[in-house]
Amino acid sequence: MSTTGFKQQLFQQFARVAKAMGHGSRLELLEFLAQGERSVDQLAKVSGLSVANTSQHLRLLLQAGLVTNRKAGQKVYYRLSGEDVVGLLASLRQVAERHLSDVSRLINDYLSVKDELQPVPATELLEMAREGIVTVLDVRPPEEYAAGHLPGAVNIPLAELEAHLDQLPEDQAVVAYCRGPHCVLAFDAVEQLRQKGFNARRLDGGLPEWRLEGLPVEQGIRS
Amino acid sequence: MSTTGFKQQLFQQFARVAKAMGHGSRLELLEFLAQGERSVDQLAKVSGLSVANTSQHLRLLLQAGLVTNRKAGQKVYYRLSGEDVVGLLASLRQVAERHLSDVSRLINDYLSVKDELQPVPATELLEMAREGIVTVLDVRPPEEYAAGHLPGAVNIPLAELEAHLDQLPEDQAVVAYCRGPHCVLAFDAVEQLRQKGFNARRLDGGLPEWRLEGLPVEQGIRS
DNA sequence: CTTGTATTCAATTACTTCATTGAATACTTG
DNA sequence: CAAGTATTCAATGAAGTAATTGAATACAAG
Repeated sequence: MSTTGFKQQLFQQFARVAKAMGHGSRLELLEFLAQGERSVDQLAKVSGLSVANTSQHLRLLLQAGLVTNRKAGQKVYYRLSGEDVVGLLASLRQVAERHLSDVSRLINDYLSVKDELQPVPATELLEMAREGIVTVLDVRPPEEYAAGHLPGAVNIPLAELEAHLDQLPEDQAVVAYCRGPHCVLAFDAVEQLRQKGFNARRLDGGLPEWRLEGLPVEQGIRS
Repeated sequence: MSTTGFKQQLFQQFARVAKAMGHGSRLELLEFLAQGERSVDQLAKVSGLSVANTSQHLRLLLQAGLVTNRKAGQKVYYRLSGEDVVGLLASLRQVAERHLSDVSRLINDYLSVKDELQPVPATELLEMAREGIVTVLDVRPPEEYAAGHLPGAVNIPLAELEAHLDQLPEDQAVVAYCRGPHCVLAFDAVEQLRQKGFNARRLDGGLPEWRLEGLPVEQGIRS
Protein backbone atom coordinates (compact mmCIF):
# COMPACT_ATOMS: atom_id res chain seq x y z
CA MET A 1 0.00 0.00 0.00
CA SER A 2 1.33 3.42 -0.92
CA THR A 3 1.85 6.15 1.62
CA THR A 4 -0.92 8.17 0.03
CA GLY A 5 -3.25 5.19 0.09
CA PHE A 6 -2.50 4.54 3.73
CA LYS A 7 -3.08 8.14 4.73
CA GLN A 8 -6.35 8.30 2.84
CA GLN A 9 -7.62 5.13 4.46
CA LEU A 10 -6.62 6.36 7.89
CA PHE A 11 -8.35 9.70 7.48
CA GLN A 12 -11.38 7.92 6.09
CA GLN A 13 -11.55 5.82 9.23
CA PHE A 14 -11.24 8.87 11.46
CA ALA A 15 -13.98 10.48 9.37
CA ARG A 16 -16.25 7.53 10.13
CA VAL A 17 -16.25 8.47 13.78
CA ALA A 18 -16.86 12.13 13.05
CA LYS A 19 -19.64 11.29 10.62
CA ALA A 20 -21.34 9.16 13.24
CA MET A 21 -21.52 12.26 15.42
CA GLY A 22 -22.80 14.31 12.49
CA HIS A 23 -26.47 14.09 13.39
CA GLY A 24 -28.21 15.84 16.26
CA SER A 25 -30.16 12.77 17.33
CA ARG A 26 -27.05 10.62 17.62
CA LEU A 27 -25.33 13.27 19.73
CA GLU A 28 -28.35 13.34 22.00
CA LEU A 29 -28.29 9.56 22.31
CA LEU A 30 -24.62 9.78 23.23
CA GLU A 31 -25.42 12.33 25.93
CA PHE A 32 -28.08 10.03 27.39
CA LEU A 33 -25.63 7.12 27.31
CA ALA A 34 -23.03 9.27 29.05
CA GLN A 35 -25.29 9.08 32.12
CA GLY A 36 -25.19 5.26 32.07
CA GLU A 37 -26.23 2.28 29.96
CA ARG A 38 -29.75 2.22 28.54
CA SER A 39 -31.86 -0.11 26.47
CA VAL A 40 -33.11 0.71 22.98
CA ASP A 41 -36.65 1.13 24.21
CA GLN A 42 -35.57 3.49 27.00
CA LEU A 43 -33.50 5.55 24.59
CA ALA A 44 -36.39 5.75 22.13
CA LYS A 45 -38.70 7.02 24.86
CA VAL A 46 -36.34 9.59 26.33
CA SER A 47 -35.30 10.90 22.89
CA GLY A 48 -38.71 10.85 21.24
CA LEU A 49 -37.46 8.86 18.25
CA SER A 50 -39.18 5.74 16.96
CA VAL A 51 -37.69 2.45 18.11
CA ALA A 52 -36.66 1.54 14.57
CA ASN A 53 -35.00 4.91 14.05
CA THR A 54 -33.28 4.72 17.44
CA SER A 55 -32.01 1.26 16.54
CA GLN A 56 -30.62 2.51 13.27
CA HIS A 57 -28.78 5.39 14.89
CA LEU A 58 -27.41 3.08 17.56
CA ARG A 59 -26.16 0.66 14.92
CA LEU A 60 -24.27 3.46 13.27
CA LEU A 61 -22.76 4.53 16.58
CA LEU A 62 -21.81 0.91 17.24
CA GLN A 63 -20.09 0.59 13.87
CA ALA A 64 -18.21 3.80 14.54
CA GLY A 65 -16.95 2.42 17.83
CA LEU A 66 -18.58 5.11 19.95
CA VAL A 67 -20.82 2.66 21.82
CA THR A 68 -20.86 -1.01 22.77
CA ASN A 69 -23.79 -3.24 23.60
CA ARG A 70 -24.79 -6.35 25.55
CA LYS A 71 -27.90 -8.52 25.48
CA ALA A 72 -29.99 -9.32 28.56
CA GLY A 73 -32.96 -11.49 27.64
CA GLN A 74 -34.78 -9.72 24.85
CA LYS A 75 -33.32 -6.37 25.73
CA VAL A 76 -30.17 -4.89 24.23
CA TYR A 77 -28.31 -2.43 26.45
CA TYR A 78 -26.04 0.18 24.95
CA ARG A 79 -23.27 2.15 26.65
CA LEU A 80 -20.45 4.49 25.67
CA SER A 81 -17.28 2.67 24.62
CA GLY A 82 -15.19 4.62 27.12
CA GLU A 83 -14.53 7.84 28.94
CA ASP A 84 -12.61 9.06 25.93
CA VAL A 85 -15.94 9.36 24.09
CA VAL A 86 -17.09 11.79 26.79
CA GLY A 87 -13.87 13.72 26.19
CA LEU A 88 -14.52 13.80 22.47
CA LEU A 89 -18.06 15.07 22.99
CA ALA A 90 -16.81 17.74 25.37
CA SER A 91 -14.18 18.81 22.86
CA LEU A 92 -16.76 18.99 20.07
CA ARG A 93 -19.07 21.07 22.22
CA GLN A 94 -16.30 23.46 23.20
CA VAL A 95 -15.21 24.04 19.60
CA ALA A 96 -18.80 24.67 18.54
CA GLU A 97 -19.41 27.08 21.42
CA ARG A 98 -16.26 28.99 20.70
CA HIS A 99 -16.32 29.24 16.94
CA LEU A 100 -19.96 29.10 15.90
CA SER A 101 -21.80 32.34 16.55
CA ASP A 102 -25.11 30.50 16.08
CA VAL A 103 -24.21 28.34 19.06
CA SER A 104 -23.17 31.12 21.40
CA ARG A 105 -26.26 33.09 20.39
CA LEU A 106 -28.52 30.08 21.02
CA ILE A 107 -26.97 29.49 24.43
CA ASN A 108 -27.09 33.18 25.30
CA ASP A 109 -30.69 33.66 24.25
CA TYR A 110 -31.99 30.56 25.92
CA LEU A 111 -29.75 29.64 28.84
CA SER A 112 -27.87 32.72 30.00
CA VAL A 113 -31.16 34.55 30.45
CA LYS A 114 -32.02 31.89 33.03
CA ASP A 115 -28.70 31.97 34.81
CA GLU A 116 -26.08 34.58 34.09
CA LEU A 117 -23.88 33.51 36.95
CA GLN A 118 -20.75 31.51 36.30
CA PRO A 119 -21.24 27.84 37.07
CA VAL A 120 -19.30 26.33 39.96
CA PRO A 121 -16.15 24.44 38.89
CA ALA A 122 -16.20 20.75 39.77
CA THR A 123 -13.15 20.78 42.03
CA GLU A 124 -14.54 23.78 43.90
CA LEU A 125 -17.83 21.97 44.48
CA LEU A 126 -16.01 18.89 45.75
CA GLU A 127 -14.20 21.08 48.27
CA MET A 128 -17.41 22.78 49.42
CA ALA A 129 -19.19 19.44 49.67
CA ARG A 130 -16.38 18.01 51.81
CA GLU A 131 -16.66 21.03 54.08
CA GLY A 132 -20.39 20.35 54.35
CA ILE A 133 -21.35 23.87 53.36
CA VAL A 134 -23.33 23.03 50.26
CA THR A 135 -26.21 20.82 49.17
CA VAL A 136 -25.62 19.04 45.89
CA LEU A 137 -28.81 18.61 43.89
CA ASP A 138 -29.17 16.12 41.02
CA VAL A 139 -32.22 16.98 38.89
CA ARG A 140 -31.98 14.06 36.48
CA PRO A 141 -34.50 11.19 36.37
CA PRO A 142 -33.97 8.54 39.12
CA GLU A 143 -32.58 5.89 36.79
CA GLU A 144 -29.81 8.22 35.66
CA TYR A 145 -29.11 9.15 39.28
CA ALA A 146 -28.94 5.46 40.20
CA ALA A 147 -26.46 4.76 37.40
CA GLY A 148 -24.06 7.32 38.85
CA HIS A 149 -24.12 10.59 40.75
CA LEU A 150 -21.97 13.06 42.64
CA PRO A 151 -21.14 11.91 46.19
CA GLY A 152 -23.84 12.97 48.63
CA ALA A 153 -26.10 14.37 45.91
CA VAL A 154 -29.82 14.59 46.59
CA ASN A 155 -31.98 13.42 43.67
CA ILE A 156 -35.04 15.56 43.04
CA PRO A 157 -36.18 15.48 39.42
CA LEU A 158 -37.15 18.95 38.26
CA ALA A 159 -40.85 18.15 37.97
CA GLU A 160 -40.90 17.27 41.65
CA LEU A 161 -38.74 20.10 42.92
CA GLU A 162 -41.54 22.33 44.15
CA ALA A 163 -43.07 19.47 46.13
CA HIS A 164 -39.79 18.54 47.79
CA LEU A 165 -38.32 21.86 48.78
CA ASP A 166 -38.42 20.70 52.36
CA GLN A 167 -35.57 18.30 51.53
CA LEU A 168 -33.28 21.27 50.97
CA PRO A 169 -31.85 23.14 53.99
CA GLU A 170 -32.66 26.81 53.66
CA ASP A 171 -29.47 27.96 55.32
CA GLN A 172 -27.15 26.33 52.82
CA ALA A 173 -26.15 27.03 49.26
CA VAL A 174 -27.50 24.61 46.66
CA VAL A 175 -25.56 23.57 43.58
CA ALA A 176 -27.65 21.80 40.94
CA TYR A 177 -26.41 19.61 38.14
CA CYS A 178 -27.76 17.60 35.28
CA ARG A 179 -26.63 15.66 32.19
CA GLY A 180 -24.17 18.18 30.82
CA PRO A 181 -23.22 21.85 30.61
CA HIS A 182 -26.30 22.80 28.58
CA CYS A 183 -28.91 20.68 30.26
CA VAL A 184 -31.93 22.93 30.74
CA LEU A 185 -33.12 21.08 33.84
CA ALA A 186 -30.28 22.49 35.96
CA PHE A 187 -30.98 26.02 34.71
CA ASP A 188 -34.69 25.68 35.47
CA ALA A 189 -33.97 24.24 38.89
CA VAL A 190 -31.72 27.15 39.80
CA GLU A 191 -34.30 29.61 38.52
CA GLN A 192 -37.04 28.03 40.61
CA LEU A 193 -34.90 27.77 43.73
CA ARG A 194 -33.88 31.43 43.53
CA GLN A 195 -37.52 32.40 43.25
CA LYS A 196 -38.08 30.54 46.50
CA GLY A 197 -35.26 32.41 48.20
CA PHE A 198 -32.55 29.75 47.98
CA ASN A 199 -28.92 30.58 47.28
CA ALA A 200 -28.69 28.35 44.20
CA ARG A 201 -25.94 27.87 41.61
CA ARG A 202 -25.19 25.44 38.81
CA LEU A 203 -22.31 23.01 38.48
CA ASP A 204 -19.97 23.58 35.53
CA GLY A 205 -20.80 20.52 33.47
CA GLY A 206 -22.75 17.40 34.30
CA LEU A 207 -22.05 13.98 35.74
CA PRO A 208 -20.01 12.80 32.69
CA GLU A 209 -17.74 15.88 32.78
CA TRP A 210 -17.31 15.44 36.55
CA ARG A 211 -16.24 11.83 36.04
CA LEU A 212 -13.93 12.86 33.20
CA GLU A 213 -12.06 15.07 35.67
CA GLY A 214 -11.38 11.96 37.69
CA LEU A 215 -13.68 12.99 40.52
CA PRO A 216 -15.47 10.40 42.69
CA VAL A 217 -18.86 9.03 41.62
CA GLU A 218 -21.39 7.17 43.76
CA GLN A 219 -23.89 4.65 42.50
CA GLY A 220 -27.26 3.29 43.50
CA ILE A 221 -30.29 4.79 45.17
CA ARG A 222 -29.66 7.06 48.13
CA SER A 223 -30.35 5.57 51.56
CA MET B 1 -38.85 28.16 22.22
CA SER B 2 -39.52 24.92 24.03
CA THR B 3 -36.88 23.03 25.97
CA THR B 4 -37.02 20.22 23.42
CA GLY B 5 -36.71 22.67 20.57
CA PHE B 6 -33.71 24.32 22.16
CA LYS B 7 -31.95 21.04 22.84
CA GLN B 8 -32.54 19.83 19.29
CA GLN B 9 -31.18 23.02 17.80
CA LEU B 10 -28.14 22.89 20.04
CA PHE B 11 -27.34 19.29 19.14
CA GLN B 12 -27.91 20.11 15.50
CA GLN B 13 -25.31 22.88 15.74
CA PHE B 14 -22.82 20.57 17.44
CA ALA B 15 -23.53 18.01 14.72
CA ARG B 16 -22.59 20.62 12.10
CA VAL B 17 -19.05 20.64 13.41
CA ALA B 18 -18.86 16.86 13.56
CA LYS B 19 -20.30 16.53 10.07
CA ALA B 20 -17.67 18.93 8.73
CA MET B 21 -15.05 16.51 9.97
CA GLY B 22 -16.93 13.58 8.47
CA HIS B 23 -14.89 13.38 5.28
CA GLY B 24 -11.34 12.12 4.96
CA SER B 25 -10.23 14.96 2.69
CA ARG B 26 -11.41 17.63 5.12
CA LEU B 27 -9.59 15.94 7.97
CA GLU B 28 -6.43 15.92 5.88
CA LEU B 29 -6.85 19.59 5.08
CA LEU B 30 -7.22 20.28 8.79
CA GLU B 31 -4.00 18.36 9.48
CA PHE B 32 -2.17 20.47 6.90
CA LEU B 33 -3.59 23.64 8.41
CA ALA B 34 -2.51 22.49 11.85
CA GLN B 35 1.07 23.05 10.63
CA GLY B 36 0.29 26.70 9.76
CA GLU B 37 -1.81 28.81 7.44
CA ARG B 38 -1.92 27.90 3.75
CA SER B 39 -3.53 29.23 0.59
CA VAL B 40 -6.15 27.34 -1.38
CA ASP B 41 -3.72 26.63 -4.17
CA GLN B 42 -1.11 25.27 -1.76
CA LEU B 43 -3.66 23.06 -0.06
CA ALA B 44 -4.90 21.75 -3.39
CA LYS B 45 -1.37 20.83 -4.39
CA VAL B 46 -0.36 19.15 -1.15
CA SER B 47 -3.65 17.23 -0.88
CA GLY B 48 -4.01 16.25 -4.54
CA LEU B 49 -7.54 17.63 -4.75
CA SER B 50 -8.71 19.99 -7.51
CA VAL B 51 -8.73 23.67 -6.61
CA ALA B 52 -12.50 23.84 -6.93
CA ASN B 53 -12.96 20.80 -4.72
CA THR B 54 -10.48 22.11 -2.17
CA SER B 55 -12.35 25.41 -2.12
CA GLN B 56 -15.62 23.64 -1.51
CA HIS B 57 -14.26 21.63 1.38
CA LEU B 58 -12.69 24.74 2.88
CA ARG B 59 -15.96 26.61 2.64
CA LEU B 60 -17.66 23.85 4.58
CA LEU B 61 -14.92 23.93 7.23
CA LEU B 62 -15.29 27.71 7.40
CA GLN B 63 -19.05 27.47 7.90
CA ALA B 64 -18.50 24.92 10.64
CA GLY B 65 -16.16 27.31 12.43
CA LEU B 66 -13.18 24.97 12.23
CA VAL B 67 -11.11 27.37 10.10
CA THR B 68 -10.88 31.10 9.43
CA ASN B 69 -9.50 32.91 6.42
CA ARG B 70 -7.92 36.18 5.31
CA LYS B 71 -7.29 37.68 1.88
CA ALA B 72 -3.89 38.83 0.66
CA GLY B 73 -4.11 40.15 -2.88
CA GLN B 74 -5.72 37.43 -4.97
CA LYS B 75 -4.83 34.71 -2.53
CA VAL B 76 -7.02 33.51 0.31
CA TYR B 77 -5.18 32.05 3.29
CA TYR B 78 -6.88 29.59 5.61
CA ARG B 79 -5.89 28.64 9.16
CA LEU B 80 -7.35 26.66 12.04
CA SER B 81 -9.74 28.68 14.22
CA GLY B 82 -7.81 27.84 17.37
CA GLU B 83 -5.76 25.34 19.31
CA ASP B 84 -9.00 23.76 20.50
CA VAL B 85 -9.49 22.43 16.95
CA VAL B 86 -6.18 20.59 17.29
CA GLY B 87 -7.48 19.17 20.58
CA LEU B 88 -10.68 18.05 18.89
CA LEU B 89 -8.76 16.34 16.09
CA ALA B 90 -6.51 14.62 18.63
CA SER B 91 -9.53 13.44 20.59
CA LEU B 92 -11.20 12.10 17.43
CA ARG B 93 -8.05 10.25 16.44
CA GLN B 94 -7.66 8.71 19.89
CA VAL B 95 -11.25 7.47 19.99
CA ALA B 96 -10.87 5.96 16.51
CA GLU B 97 -7.59 4.26 17.42
CA ARG B 98 -8.99 2.83 20.60
CA HIS B 99 -12.39 1.64 19.48
CA LEU B 100 -12.13 0.85 15.79
CA SER B 101 -10.32 -2.39 15.10
CA ASP B 102 -9.94 -1.34 11.45
CA VAL B 103 -7.88 1.62 12.61
CA SER B 104 -5.59 -0.26 14.94
CA ARG B 105 -5.11 -2.93 12.28
CA LEU B 106 -4.29 -0.32 9.64
CA ILE B 107 -1.78 1.37 11.93
CA ASN B 108 -0.29 -1.95 12.98
CA ASP B 109 0.07 -3.30 9.46
CA TYR B 110 1.51 -0.15 7.98
CA LEU B 111 3.26 1.83 10.68
CA SER B 112 4.26 -0.47 13.52
CA VAL B 113 6.13 -2.67 11.05
CA LYS B 114 8.32 0.37 10.37
CA ASP B 115 8.84 1.32 13.96
CA GLU B 116 7.76 -0.88 16.81
CA LEU B 117 9.45 1.25 19.43
CA GLN B 118 7.40 3.53 21.64
CA PRO B 119 7.61 7.16 20.49
CA VAL B 120 9.35 9.66 22.76
CA PRO B 121 6.95 11.74 24.87
CA ALA B 122 7.12 15.48 24.18
CA THR B 123 8.15 16.56 27.65
CA GLU B 124 10.90 13.93 27.66
CA LEU B 125 12.23 15.21 24.35
CA LEU B 126 12.23 18.79 25.63
CA GLU B 127 14.35 17.66 28.57
CA MET B 128 16.79 15.76 26.38
CA ALA B 129 17.05 18.70 23.97
CA ARG B 130 17.79 21.07 26.84
CA GLU B 131 20.53 18.72 27.99
CA GLY B 132 21.94 18.79 24.47
CA ILE B 133 21.99 15.01 24.16
CA VAL B 134 19.63 14.67 21.22
CA THR B 135 19.22 15.99 17.69
CA VAL B 136 15.66 16.98 16.84
CA LEU B 137 14.83 16.33 13.20
CA ASP B 138 11.86 17.91 11.40
CA VAL B 139 11.10 16.01 8.18
CA ARG B 140 8.29 18.22 6.97
CA PRO B 141 8.51 20.50 3.89
CA PRO B 142 10.39 23.78 4.52
CA GLU B 143 7.29 25.97 4.48
CA GLU B 144 5.73 23.95 7.26
CA TYR B 145 8.99 24.11 9.21
CA ALA B 146 9.11 27.88 8.72
CA ALA B 147 5.57 28.27 10.02
CA GLY B 148 6.55 26.65 13.29
CA HIS B 149 8.89 23.99 14.62
CA LEU B 150 10.36 22.50 17.77
CA PRO B 151 13.14 24.62 19.29
CA GLY B 152 16.49 23.74 17.78
CA ALA B 153 15.01 21.34 15.24
CA VAL B 154 16.93 20.64 12.05
CA ASN B 155 14.79 20.63 8.90
CA ILE B 156 15.64 17.89 6.43
CA PRO B 157 12.67 16.87 4.29
CA LEU B 158 12.55 13.10 3.92
CA ALA B 159 13.40 13.13 0.22
CA GLU B 160 16.67 14.88 1.05
CA LEU B 161 17.59 12.87 4.09
CA GLU B 162 20.10 10.58 2.43
CA ALA B 163 21.93 13.53 0.89
CA HIS B 164 22.16 15.41 4.16
CA LEU B 165 23.16 12.76 6.64
CA ASP B 166 26.31 14.72 7.32
CA GLN B 167 24.14 17.29 9.09
CA LEU B 168 23.40 14.76 11.79
CA PRO B 169 26.01 13.98 14.44
CA GLU B 170 26.65 10.25 14.52
CA ASP B 171 27.31 10.14 18.22
CA GLN B 172 23.92 11.48 19.23
CA ALA B 173 20.40 10.11 19.32
CA VAL B 174 18.03 11.51 16.71
CA VAL B 175 14.33 12.08 17.34
CA ALA B 176 12.29 12.74 14.19
CA TYR B 177 8.89 14.34 13.98
CA CYS B 178 6.36 15.31 11.38
CA ARG B 179 2.77 16.56 11.04
CA GLY B 180 1.15 14.28 13.54
CA PRO B 181 1.26 10.89 15.27
CA HIS B 182 0.64 8.92 12.06
CA CYS B 183 2.69 10.91 9.63
CA VAL B 184 4.56 8.34 7.54
CA LEU B 185 7.49 10.67 6.90
CA ALA B 186 8.71 10.36 10.48
CA PHE B 187 8.42 6.57 10.35
CA ASP B 188 10.34 6.41 7.06
CA ALA B 189 13.00 8.78 8.36
CA VAL B 190 13.57 6.64 11.45
CA GLU B 191 13.72 3.51 9.29
CA GLN B 192 16.30 5.06 6.98
CA LEU B 193 18.40 6.46 9.82
CA ARG B 194 18.52 3.11 11.60
CA GLN B 195 19.68 1.46 8.39
CA LYS B 196 22.55 3.96 8.38
CA GLY B 197 23.50 3.12 11.92
CA PHE B 198 21.89 6.07 13.70
CA ASN B 199 20.14 5.76 17.05
CA ALA B 200 16.83 7.12 15.83
CA ARG B 201 13.42 7.42 17.48
CA ARG B 202 10.12 9.18 16.74
CA LEU B 203 8.40 11.92 18.71
CA ASP B 204 5.00 11.04 20.15
CA GLY B 205 2.82 13.31 18.00
CA GLY B 206 3.69 16.14 15.66
CA LEU B 207 4.18 19.88 15.89
CA PRO B 208 0.46 20.58 16.57
CA GLU B 209 0.33 18.08 19.47
CA TRP B 210 3.59 19.52 20.87
CA ARG B 211 2.09 23.02 20.79
CA LEU B 212 -1.13 21.73 22.36
CA GLU B 213 0.89 20.59 25.37
CA GLY B 214 1.95 24.19 25.81
CA LEU B 215 5.54 23.50 24.78
CA PRO B 216 7.71 26.19 23.12
CA VAL B 217 7.62 26.62 19.34
CA GLU B 218 10.13 28.48 17.15
CA GLN B 219 9.39 30.12 13.86
CA GLY B 220 11.20 31.06 10.68
CA ILE B 221 14.06 29.50 8.76
CA ARG B 222 16.99 28.22 10.81
CA SER B 223 20.12 30.37 10.75
C1' DC C 1 -7.98 48.18 -20.71
C1' DT C 2 -6.67 43.42 -21.61
C1' DT C 3 -4.80 39.25 -20.14
C1' DG C 4 -3.51 36.20 -16.59
C1' DT C 5 -4.07 34.20 -12.00
C1' DA C 6 -6.56 32.68 -7.88
C1' DT C 7 -10.73 31.53 -6.01
C1' DT C 8 -15.59 30.83 -5.71
C1' DC C 9 -20.05 29.67 -7.51
C1' DA C 10 -23.70 27.06 -9.72
C1' DA C 11 -25.36 23.15 -12.09
C1' DT C 12 -25.09 18.35 -12.83
C1' DT C 13 -24.68 13.54 -11.79
C1' DA C 14 -23.98 9.88 -8.81
C1' DC C 15 -23.93 8.42 -4.32
C1' DT C 16 -25.13 8.52 0.63
C1' DT C 17 -28.08 9.50 4.48
C1' DC C 18 -32.39 9.60 7.01
C1' DA C 19 -37.12 8.53 8.59
C1' DT C 20 -40.76 5.57 7.76
C1' DT C 21 -43.02 1.24 7.14
C1' DG C 22 -43.69 -3.44 7.32
C1' DA C 23 -41.45 -7.76 7.85
C1' DA C 24 -38.20 -10.73 10.16
C1' DT C 25 -35.81 -12.38 14.16
C1' DA C 26 -35.07 -13.49 18.95
C1' DC C 27 -36.63 -13.99 23.51
C1' DT C 28 -40.33 -14.38 27.16
C1' DT C 29 -44.62 -15.76 29.10
C1' DG C 30 -48.67 -18.42 29.81
C1' DC D 1 -46.93 -24.06 21.01
C1' DA D 2 -49.08 -19.51 20.47
C1' DA D 3 -49.10 -14.84 21.60
C1' DG D 4 -46.67 -10.94 23.17
C1' DT D 5 -42.50 -8.03 23.49
C1' DA D 6 -38.08 -6.06 22.05
C1' DT D 7 -35.11 -5.26 18.48
C1' DT D 8 -33.26 -5.37 13.90
C1' DC D 9 -33.56 -5.57 8.96
C1' DA D 10 -34.75 -4.26 4.29
C1' DA D 11 -36.98 -1.43 1.05
C1' DT D 12 -38.59 3.05 -0.18
C1' DG D 13 -38.72 7.91 -1.16
C1' DA D 14 -36.95 12.30 0.01
C1' DA D 15 -33.13 15.02 1.19
C1' DG D 16 -28.31 15.80 1.49
C1' DT D 17 -23.39 15.18 -0.01
C1' DA D 18 -19.34 15.03 -3.15
C1' DA D 19 -16.63 15.54 -7.39
C1' DT D 20 -16.61 17.52 -11.76
C1' DT D 21 -17.17 21.10 -15.09
C1' DG D 22 -17.62 25.49 -16.83
C1' DA D 23 -18.74 30.12 -15.65
C1' DA D 24 -18.32 34.08 -12.67
C1' DT D 25 -15.78 37.09 -9.64
C1' DA D 26 -11.82 39.50 -7.76
C1' DC D 27 -7.17 40.94 -7.98
C1' DA D 28 -2.59 41.65 -10.32
C1' DA D 29 0.43 42.72 -14.04
C1' DG D 30 1.71 44.66 -18.36
